[in-house]
Amino acid sequence: MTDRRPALRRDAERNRTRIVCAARELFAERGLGVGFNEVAHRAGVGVGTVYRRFADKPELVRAALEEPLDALVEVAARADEAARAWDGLELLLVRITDLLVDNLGLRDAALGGGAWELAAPATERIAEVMERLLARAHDEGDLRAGAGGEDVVMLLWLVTTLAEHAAEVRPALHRRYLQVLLDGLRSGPGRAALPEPLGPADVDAISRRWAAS
Amino acid sequence: MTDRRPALRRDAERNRTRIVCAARELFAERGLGVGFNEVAHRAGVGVGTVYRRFADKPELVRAALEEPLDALVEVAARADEAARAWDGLELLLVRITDLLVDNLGLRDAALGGGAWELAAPATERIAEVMERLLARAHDEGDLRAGAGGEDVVMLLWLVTTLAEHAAEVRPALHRRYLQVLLDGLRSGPGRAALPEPLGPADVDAISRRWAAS
DNA sequence: GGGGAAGCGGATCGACGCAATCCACTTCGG
DNA sequence: CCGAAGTGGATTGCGTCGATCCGCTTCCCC
Repeated sequence: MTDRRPALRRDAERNRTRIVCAARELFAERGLGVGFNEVAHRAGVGVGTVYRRFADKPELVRAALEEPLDALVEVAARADEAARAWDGLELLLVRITDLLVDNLGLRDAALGGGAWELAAPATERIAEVMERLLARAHDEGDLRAGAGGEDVVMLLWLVTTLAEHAAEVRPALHRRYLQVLLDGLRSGPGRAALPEPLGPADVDAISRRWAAS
Repeated sequence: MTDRRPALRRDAERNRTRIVCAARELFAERGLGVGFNEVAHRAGVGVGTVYRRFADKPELVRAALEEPLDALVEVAARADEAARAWDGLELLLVRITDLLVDNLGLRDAALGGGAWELAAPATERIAEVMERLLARAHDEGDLRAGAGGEDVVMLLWLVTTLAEHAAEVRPALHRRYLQVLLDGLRSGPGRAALPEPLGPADVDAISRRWAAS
């Protein structure tokens, strides 16, 4: 949390804080594609100042996403409480999508595959919880056969991408299609097996391409 | 079909054909964002030649998309045959998504809102058929309450965007999630009403933004 | 309160990609 | 064979983005 940084002059410290705040806002609004120039402008600071404090983008991203990443794993930690796994899964996914939609930078980091490895520990812990829930939901007969953790990642990409484009028109629209997708993943009468199963490597490749767009 | 163009010299006509073919391929692969430079290169022709034959992008797009647009409305025309509206709807959407996924330029034109008005007649005719099917499916109790034509557009955006990023990894993956979404839009026990209903104006605004990305 | 270190801003550079133009040259076809 | 039609692609102009550099300001300790 309190990383060991060399002590800064009072004004420099203040500017650093401003930069991190600006980056947090911009990353949240528009994803990790935002450039240093824009961050500097929003922080009311020259570009040089940003470059002096943060050598690379990963460094700035790390500073901006520390808290949101913690919030993400915390949400996952409280997902085991539901009596029925499916209910826990739904709640967890609603919360995760809300977090990712409110912070597109967090989305890029969490779903972006190896591109932003700083999120790896967080996503691994979440994947763990998720797999446990999925297995339980499957045992309890609620999860459609053939559906798995890979589908959750694709679902998150789909819903957050929609939210990205609908944000200024219908900020909460993503919930509508999250609902549709969840209902489609639930087991039910006359549900054919899903075609074209996915493996983890596929998901990784697709995520990488998606994040790069 | 056979538009009235001034007669061209034999070699010029051949080059025009090459350009249209190249544009068709490139638009299909990567959407309408492809530039004149690249079209010229793939056609084995100088940029100047492209600019001489096609004053603007819309003109080139029109030449490249005439056939695919016809195919699209033809598919819709044969969708009323199914005894049960829902079956016709599923089949129609499978066919439409296949067409749009195989031709991302067609997707951009068909879903892109006012940006590429050349597609308007086609999309209107399809929307007509679609609304009729949706109304019938609703009467027959298959369509989830609160779902409508606006959701179809969003569904197409979602599925084609996924296909765009998964194309090189799993070319047929879009069918998996089309299936999930369709199953989620079907009526069933315990299906809550969908939140955040959409209007046509919302869909238009979202489509415009999506197409611009 | 003075001086030197630390910090600052933003003009500026280079790379890149895309739209669009222009003209010396080639090719066609009557 | 010759003039009209057609051609290629270098080039210009524009906008974006990452990154650097240096003359000036501000801080803070002695």
